[in-house]
Amino acid sequence: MNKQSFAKYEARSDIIKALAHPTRLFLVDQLAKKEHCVCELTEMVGADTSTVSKHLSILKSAGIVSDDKRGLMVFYRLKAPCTLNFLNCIEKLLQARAKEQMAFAV
Amino acid sequence: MNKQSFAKYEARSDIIKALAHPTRLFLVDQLAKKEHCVCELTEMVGADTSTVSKHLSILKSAGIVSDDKRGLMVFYRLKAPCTLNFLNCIEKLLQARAKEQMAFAV
DNA sequence: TCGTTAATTGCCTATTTTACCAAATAGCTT
DNA sequence: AAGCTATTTGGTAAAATAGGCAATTAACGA
Repeated sequence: MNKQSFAKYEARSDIIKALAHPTRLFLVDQLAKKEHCVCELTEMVGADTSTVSKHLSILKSAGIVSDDKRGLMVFYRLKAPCTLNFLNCIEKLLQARAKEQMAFAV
Repeated sequence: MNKQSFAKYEARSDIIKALAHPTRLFLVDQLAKKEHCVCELTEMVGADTSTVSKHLSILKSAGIVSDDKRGLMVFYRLKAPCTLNFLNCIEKLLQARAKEQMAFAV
């Protein structure tokens, strides 16, 4: 694999990495429903504010969410709805795997 | 977020993590075209056989590829084609980001 | 059976990721 | 301006990930 090719795959994997964390998937799920401020998300996640803020900034750098400061609060929203299709795909994989396990069990 | 919810997101993120590496994305791309043995993939990637073998085993555990031993060689193939839709989504994200950057530059 | 080849596994080291606390920043309100 | 609140940033320790070499396993052919 040459340098250029590798760079292409690296750019892709950087975005995928942004999704590769349970908390960040939870955040995407919540933001798919409606926008939320960091304070609300922090409450929902149940971790330190700084932790949640950093997760959001990772999603933002990847272009998956966008933010909007209104007064003291910062509101985040889902920017790339196609992310949800992807999560569907993952869900299918999980179901397929569950089915296989069932088959073994029988 | 409760334990059960977290477990759900963790199961998903485990699969996503399997894709979150440039070499593994390359492997998926190659296997999307046709099946390959580990030796061919090792040659294409240009890394140690053990490294490539480990990447493949990560993809396999995630249910993304499947393997098939024939003689001395082990052939891998793409098992979850919906992964490709996802990669399309990522590609769109990258293009959107590129566009934004262009807009800034103007 | 012995030697050879393809692939996997174990081990070790280097790098990356994560979470929290503490400190800094930004934007109210008085 | 001073105090208060929401968020981000910096620092640090712990955990997870990655890559290569060496050793092991599996399957073929002589």
